[in-house]
Amino acid sequence: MRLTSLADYAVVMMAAAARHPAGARLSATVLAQETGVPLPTAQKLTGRLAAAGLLATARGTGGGFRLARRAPEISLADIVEAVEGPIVMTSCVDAERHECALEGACQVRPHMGAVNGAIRGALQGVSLSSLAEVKA
Amino acid sequence: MRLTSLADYAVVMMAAAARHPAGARLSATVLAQETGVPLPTAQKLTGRLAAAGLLATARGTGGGFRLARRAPEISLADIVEAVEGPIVMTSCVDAERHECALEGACQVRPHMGAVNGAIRGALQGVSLSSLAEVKA
DNA sequence: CGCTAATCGGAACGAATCGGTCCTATTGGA
DNA sequence: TCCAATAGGACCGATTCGTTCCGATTAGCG
Repeated sequence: MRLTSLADYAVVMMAAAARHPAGARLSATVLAQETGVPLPTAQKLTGRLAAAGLLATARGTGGGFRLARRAPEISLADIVEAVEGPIVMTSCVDAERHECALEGACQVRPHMGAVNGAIRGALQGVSLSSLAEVKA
Repeated sequence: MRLTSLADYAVVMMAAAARHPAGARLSATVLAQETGVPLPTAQKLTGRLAAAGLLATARGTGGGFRLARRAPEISLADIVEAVEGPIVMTSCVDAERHECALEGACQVRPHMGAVNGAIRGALQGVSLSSLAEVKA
């Protein structure tokens, strides 16, 4: 019931990126310095965020990346899912995986969908732009 | 962003216990049979749930346990916290632990308290009695 | 046109936590 | 008084997480 420190770092990095001018060229090195995240870890994170479609990357010397969408259109749920995978409380929530021994007999399972939705909704309600702004 | 299978089992077991008559004497063995949870694991869980004050236990031959509170007064958050520990999204949320390198400089941290509260609220809103009832 | 430098991308290693099993201490009943 | 059944605590293997390192790719410069 806590998110991994990788996801934590990813949120911090994305918030830092959102504070830069919209189309500016960013590098993992710069963000690592600004956020304090170890550089190799920052590189790994940029890779996952790019694979999820949250960052647009460019390779090479003048390369780097930038936010693929505007900050208000990126939610906390997007970032967490990019790093940790789908947000599911229990394994029986997503349709394809069936490894619970109880399966159909489980009385609790029907309720989990609603619980899962509530959690996910709470995370989707938080946009990156709100995280980026400095709070008093 | 998913709860451990131990917590998952605990929820299933508590729901099964809630379906029994209020003051009935229960044993880890019986609940293990009803839920399909391996017996040693069920024993481990009863221990943690009892330590958290959710179950009232009695040792000896005629021993066993029962719900310490009425089912409507036990929330999903209670069960999860009993097994997994405090519900905190990031390590910087709870006051005493300060292991984040950024600390005061972190711009994201002030927002985390609200996020954490939203998640916790979603779990507290689900009572054990609602989980116990059979859904169509 | 070739070389160098800087950056992303993927692969391998070590550490920590989780999940499961076994054993011991305690207590009510025969 | 002895026995049996149960909770409680300790140990061990396994999976995942977190970090680090190395290779692939491309723009800038001589």
